Amino acid sequence: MKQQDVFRALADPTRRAILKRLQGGALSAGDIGAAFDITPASLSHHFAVLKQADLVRTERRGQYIVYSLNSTVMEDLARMVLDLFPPGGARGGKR
Amino acid sequence: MKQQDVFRALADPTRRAILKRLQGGALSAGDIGAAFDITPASLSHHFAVLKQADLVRTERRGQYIVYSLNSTVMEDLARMVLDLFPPGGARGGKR
DNA sequence: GAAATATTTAGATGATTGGCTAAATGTCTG
DNA sequence: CAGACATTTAGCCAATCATCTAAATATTTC
Repeated sequence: MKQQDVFRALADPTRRAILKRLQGGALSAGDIGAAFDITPASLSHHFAVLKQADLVRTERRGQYIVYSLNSTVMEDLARMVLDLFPPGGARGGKR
Repeated sequence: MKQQDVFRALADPTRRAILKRLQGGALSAGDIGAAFDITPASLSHHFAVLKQADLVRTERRGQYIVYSLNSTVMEDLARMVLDLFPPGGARGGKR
């Protein structure tokens, strides 16, 4: 898993908002976009970034493409965060 | 709390490496920089970003400035992540 | 199969970013 | 105080990024 892709994907507020929007369940690209004031093309760009980070999954359903949260990365993300901020405080290192 | 600052700060690999380096305990700017192939000026820029995100704390000690991890943000960061990926699985898979 | 709808791709543009060099600031020591 | 050392600030530049418009692709419907 490419840690860099995940952190990069989360760095943009629009993308984080997309993820939040998906918490209510899977949505088509258009339905997600309805909440944002950006063009479908820009939206699509954000989807691509989220997908590359494996944060969302896609499934074509007829003429729609449906996006859903990939909750399994939650675990990976938690690991990444813990990796940066070890529990029990930073002091001590390998003692 | 400025969520955006935190995610932005974590988006850069050098900054994440700095955080990791600080896990062993507080270090002076110079000591941290020794591990990276960038100028002190660039390093200082990264420190500023990390500080703005409240991920590190500084303390002047003589002519050195000592950086240390601010582990308390760990909690905030965990909350941010959980906020994006609600535990119990985002209802949303496919249908 | 052509029109309509949904989404992505291509290409362009302005803003942000990470890096550099040079200069400024802060602190210790002789 | 002067000179050395540590770090930051100030400008500058190239690369990346978020966004746009226009065009392409995919799918349904008539």
